[in-house]
Amino acid sequence: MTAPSISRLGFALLGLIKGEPRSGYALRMVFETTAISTYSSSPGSIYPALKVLEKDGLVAQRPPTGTKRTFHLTAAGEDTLRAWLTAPVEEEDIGKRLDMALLRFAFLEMLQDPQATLRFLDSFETAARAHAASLEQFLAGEAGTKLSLQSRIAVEHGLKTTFCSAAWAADAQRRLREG
Amino acid sequence: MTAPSISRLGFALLGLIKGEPRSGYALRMVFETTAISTYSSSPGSIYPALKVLEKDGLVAQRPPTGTKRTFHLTAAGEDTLRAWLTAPVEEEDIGKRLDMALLRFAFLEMLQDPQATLRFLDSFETAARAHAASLEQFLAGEAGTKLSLQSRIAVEHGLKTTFCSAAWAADAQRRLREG
DNA sequence: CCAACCATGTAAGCTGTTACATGATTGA
DNA sequence: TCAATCATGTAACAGCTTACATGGTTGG
Repeated sequence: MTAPSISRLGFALLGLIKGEPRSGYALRMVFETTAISTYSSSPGSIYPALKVLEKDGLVAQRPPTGTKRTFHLTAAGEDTLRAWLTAPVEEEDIGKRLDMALLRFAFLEMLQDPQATLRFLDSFETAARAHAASLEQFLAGEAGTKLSLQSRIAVEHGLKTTFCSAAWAADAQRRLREG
Repeated sequence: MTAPSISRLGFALLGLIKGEPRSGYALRMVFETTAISTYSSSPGSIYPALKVLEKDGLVAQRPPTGTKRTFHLTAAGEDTLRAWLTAPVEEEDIGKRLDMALLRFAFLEMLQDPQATLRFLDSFETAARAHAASLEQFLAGEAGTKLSLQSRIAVEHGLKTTFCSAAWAADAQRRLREG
């Protein structure tokens, strides 16, 4: 029995349901009223994704009252979520899945484990600096020196925002440590 | 006859082909050796996308030599690309399609119209500042004040990097104006 | 009673990925 | 000649979106 692969939206739902048991409709409302994720709040997104999580045994319904179906995490769901949240941040997370990394940071608070959050931020900062170094190396390398001026400036945008992300992680560590 | 809708990858290919006529293989190598876009360099991505562009009359093949099929832009392709490149940057481009906005900036150089690039950067900076204002408003608003500490810090990451993007645009304008 | 909202779902389609498959060209 | 590289393609599927469809509940 291999671990089920979970989509980005699936992880987002898992985290929100861990926060408090919710119905599909309640989850839709979250996506409609918060700016954090870019997912559609349409029923065609959430309900099928919930069905998959249920099929994989990560969430389950409490005996429904009326037409509302409220989901909560199963033990397997808790484990899966914790494993996702506590995995170290890799360089690829910075370049390609930054939104997911930030979602993980927000959800980490629910684990009630300040050390886990600090470990996350530390690996986030390291990964960000590594990514920045990769971009600098690219700019200095063979492919990089052949870039047109504006392509180079575009890559520099990535470099600057990545440094900004690293600084954010450093600052967040400081703030959370100081309470 | 409505304008054909073009995928993100389609626009990327259009820009690269405008730079110089290329084969599918040559386009794949670009995605493999440059860090700018996150697209897969696998044939399953590029060849179908090229076929769509050809079907829509935006690219065409030069009489092939051997097995190599080299594509160039048609007049319609040039028009479509120019329209995409010169459209003003909207707030949504900053929050949801930043990668595409930066690709547009890199490709804009090919239009040989410095004013178009400066207009782009100006609208980019305006859009970024508007997006930052939206995030600040969200944090100050009803939904924002109910956020947990770490959710708030996560949104602040978006705020900081958005300011960083705006500063990049301002700096790029200055650099390009000064030559 | 009816409008607004609560609540769930399906169907079709777009975009892209991974994996598989094939053959031509070329330099050592 | 044979390995590496050049070169193109298909099939299956994942993940999500938009649009459509349906019915329950509740407050004015």
